Amino acid sequence: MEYNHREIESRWQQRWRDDQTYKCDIDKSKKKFYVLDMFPYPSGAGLHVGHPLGYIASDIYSRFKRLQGYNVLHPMGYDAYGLPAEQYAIQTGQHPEVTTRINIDRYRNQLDKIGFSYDWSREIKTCDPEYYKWTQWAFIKMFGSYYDTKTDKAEPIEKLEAYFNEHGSFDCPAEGSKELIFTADEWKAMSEKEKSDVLMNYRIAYLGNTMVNWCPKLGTVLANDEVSEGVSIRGGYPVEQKMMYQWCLRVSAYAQRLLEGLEKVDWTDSLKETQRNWIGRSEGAEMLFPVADSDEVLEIFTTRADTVFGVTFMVLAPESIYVDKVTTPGQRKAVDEYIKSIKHKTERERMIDKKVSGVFTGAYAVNPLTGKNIPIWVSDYVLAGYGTGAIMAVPAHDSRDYAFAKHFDLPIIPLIEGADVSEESFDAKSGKMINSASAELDLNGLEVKDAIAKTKKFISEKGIGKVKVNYRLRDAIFSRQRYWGEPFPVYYKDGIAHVLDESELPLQLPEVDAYLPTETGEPPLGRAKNWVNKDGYPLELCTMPGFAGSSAYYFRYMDPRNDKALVSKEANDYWRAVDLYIGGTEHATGHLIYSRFWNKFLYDLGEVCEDEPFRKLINQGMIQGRSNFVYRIKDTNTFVSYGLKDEYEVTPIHVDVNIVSNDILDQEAFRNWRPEFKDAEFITEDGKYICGYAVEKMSKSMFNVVNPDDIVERYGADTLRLYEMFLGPLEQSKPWDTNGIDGVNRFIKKLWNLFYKGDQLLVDDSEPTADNLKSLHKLIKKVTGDIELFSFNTSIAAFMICVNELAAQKCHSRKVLSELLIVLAPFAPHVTEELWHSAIGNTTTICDAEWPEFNEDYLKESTVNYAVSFNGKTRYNISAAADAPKEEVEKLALEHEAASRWLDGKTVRKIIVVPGKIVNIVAN
RNA sequence: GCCCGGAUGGCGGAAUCGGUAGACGCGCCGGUCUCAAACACCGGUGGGGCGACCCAUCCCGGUUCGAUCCCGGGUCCGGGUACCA
Repeated sequence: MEYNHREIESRWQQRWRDDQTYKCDIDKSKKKFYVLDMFPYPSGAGLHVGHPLGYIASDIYSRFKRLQGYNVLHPMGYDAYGLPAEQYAIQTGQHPEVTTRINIDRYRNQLDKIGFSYDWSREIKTCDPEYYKWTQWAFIKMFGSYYDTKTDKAEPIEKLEAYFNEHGSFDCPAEGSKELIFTADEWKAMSEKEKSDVLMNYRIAYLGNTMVNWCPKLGTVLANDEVSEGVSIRGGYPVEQKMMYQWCLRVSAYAQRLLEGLEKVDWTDSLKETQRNWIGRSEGAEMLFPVADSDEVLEIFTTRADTVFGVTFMVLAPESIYVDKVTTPGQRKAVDEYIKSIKHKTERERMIDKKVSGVFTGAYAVNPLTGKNIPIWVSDYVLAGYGTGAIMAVPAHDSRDYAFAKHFDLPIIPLIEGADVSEESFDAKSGKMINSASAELDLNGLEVKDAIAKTKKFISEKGIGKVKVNYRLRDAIFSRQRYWGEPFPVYYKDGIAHVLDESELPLQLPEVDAYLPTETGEPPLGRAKNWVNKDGYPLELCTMPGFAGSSAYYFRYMDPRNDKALVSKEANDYWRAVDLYIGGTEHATGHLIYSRFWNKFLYDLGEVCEDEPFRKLINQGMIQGRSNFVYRIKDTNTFVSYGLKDEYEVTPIHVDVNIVSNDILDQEAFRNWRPEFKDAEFITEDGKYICGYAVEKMSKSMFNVVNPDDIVERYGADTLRLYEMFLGPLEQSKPWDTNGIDGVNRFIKKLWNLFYKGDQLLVDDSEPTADNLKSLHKLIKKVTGDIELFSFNTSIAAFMICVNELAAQKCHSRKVLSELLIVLAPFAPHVTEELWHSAIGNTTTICDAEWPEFNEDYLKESTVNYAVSFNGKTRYNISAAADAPKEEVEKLALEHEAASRWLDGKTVRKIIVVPGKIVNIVAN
């Protein structure tokens, strides 16, 4: 029998499907293990060779855990809502559901060819009503909850209403968008609409008038993590800031718990750090600066309370509500003009344009510590969304304030001993304070750290400020003015938002005649006929964002067909949290924050039993493309090989990597590739046309996309799986280079040749030799350890060594070869399954086998090698009995024929012997 | 700017605890097979030197008997993030 990957792989894939080999169910007699991939958005382009990298890794780990006796949950599904399908729908009129279904089928087809051990009976799609029912359900729960600062968890909004009835807003234990002040009597006297507005201020899912990232080109708002450098991540369109009334999720209420939760999970430090930065906790103080000759008081946030003596001006964000209140009549015109000039700039323009700009309001604030009057300015370098939208400026010790002060010629007072502020500010938080004393407070001579603490204490005692922790993390904007997303289970009655009853879910996405906004500028759902609730009240026109459906999908896999609950208590208690989660780093600040928030919310409600969703997380690296180039001689149709190109004036042209092999161009295929190259001439090196290469993003326009289907067709899924893992460390980004794939393909053939020689079966029942057992157990030990470390590339190297050794030993022992197959099965499931049956003679699948334990006894060496060094330089090797005492090893080292040459007249000072490793002789 | 990674042969990468640097694979060179080529198989392959040996893990310094690994300083590359007070 010859190794025939096509026949073997299709046969076993069919068998696994027919037998439902990988279907899993709750089995309390076994330990569970939940392995999850970040589910894909099924794009129209299909999978390229980079996509399955993480899936292969998780599949290897799942199969490994299964062989170790765990009950493994390893599901897959699709994140089916998204902008590309809708953009395509706008262009073609094709319903996004149709495109999405086609894309999903294609993905499934491609995934199936790679031989994954998914339990497809648990497949989910976020656009299925049975699925998004639970997304809508969670939204209703969030609408019905507030975040209680006393119990530090989400609580039913009714509890807050009861509190208002009793105490009004006094000492209100709820996280709110803004501080509201009312008595119990005032609360009771409020109209229904007024009460609803008050409660909206505290709900976890709330309607809020917030500054949003508005993308005019996409016609929708975007979340912070959907925007990078002022443009949308999908499409790269400009994004501007706009005030809009939108649904939001009070993620910020969970900031501290999201931060603390990171301590409990097994993620990489860099990912945790990224999340910490995104949450951006900063401890500081809120301080009050009264406005001179006015009743207004400016509230500011600072982390440098110690620098109050150096405050020489105040700055307001252009959007700050204070601007209007403090501007003097004389400055009104200048301020209005400045604000107008800022408004028509997009966020991107504001970022690119780093020129200092601002305007004086005409008003002065009183420094509460020095009593001095300081001018109040307006500038766009102060952000409205962070802190209070107003700052105290300390130009000596903040580079932004410094630039502003220099530009407008404002005073700069140094506060730290030895700080030279003539050229730049001194931003470091260290040194001894100077110029910082008043009758009541003296900071001079103190270290910055101590001065901050002393000032904080002073201002809170004096009532001119309070200690405050600020977070950079903002609430998530949850409305999208789009069609292809989950409809909100919300209707409006008398201008008040109400949620549907849970029994009315799912609220299905209606049909529309076009996927564009209406003539009046309403979102696409405005086109739907009868878009009203059962009593005829209008339903919400926005839909939910992409992250809505992906925030709790891992619960649904535990119990995917349950129509009574997101997940049954029984299923959740058994599967609990994801034990291993594999996906890309691009989700560090989006999906991985939202999921953790969503999970904690459900945990607060008692709906789920774990408060962190993902115990261990691995970020697989990106697979980049490796592009090939041909070099056309200018103004000709002649192409010159890479090594000779410098002799001509050439233009590099991307060439399809699929007609290049080992950087050698298939010249005939090139002529047929495109009409303009039909008559191409080549200047070759020894008849070969060598292409240049570069590492770039894998994309159609670079002609460097490698399709996994082509690799599977040519080499087989097992080769693809092994090669993807062999390319390098899982977490590292690396270019795809098909050049090396023959190596792992050869390995599989060598493996095959251990079992068959032509049609002859070689496997017999001979007893394994000591060498056989040593080769095998060395492998088992190495692979068992490597899999736990996700070091799959080194595992594969170990397989290659083992197979080479067993071949050299002419090992045909059934015992040895069958264990070799089990260990290899997670990596190359098809060929191992085939040999397991045809050559070893088993009738059950290899998936039911047991992972072999390695036996240290077989690995013991009778002799060990020592490297002998003189003064640290390794000179020669000796071999000694494994259990030889130190003295004997020393003696052997010194008796070696080369020893005298190295010692030559020197005297030995000491000898260091590291057992089994090295003998270092120190001499002088 | 700040935070986090990384730098090892012609290439991808190994060295998992501070102990023989370069595992494994690609490529390349040589050989076997073939009329020939491809495939396959076998052998060699960091650089220098006839050799004993010498030089090599981005650069400079330190700790150590011994450093790819630990510490200090620097260069370059990649990723994240940003007027966050």
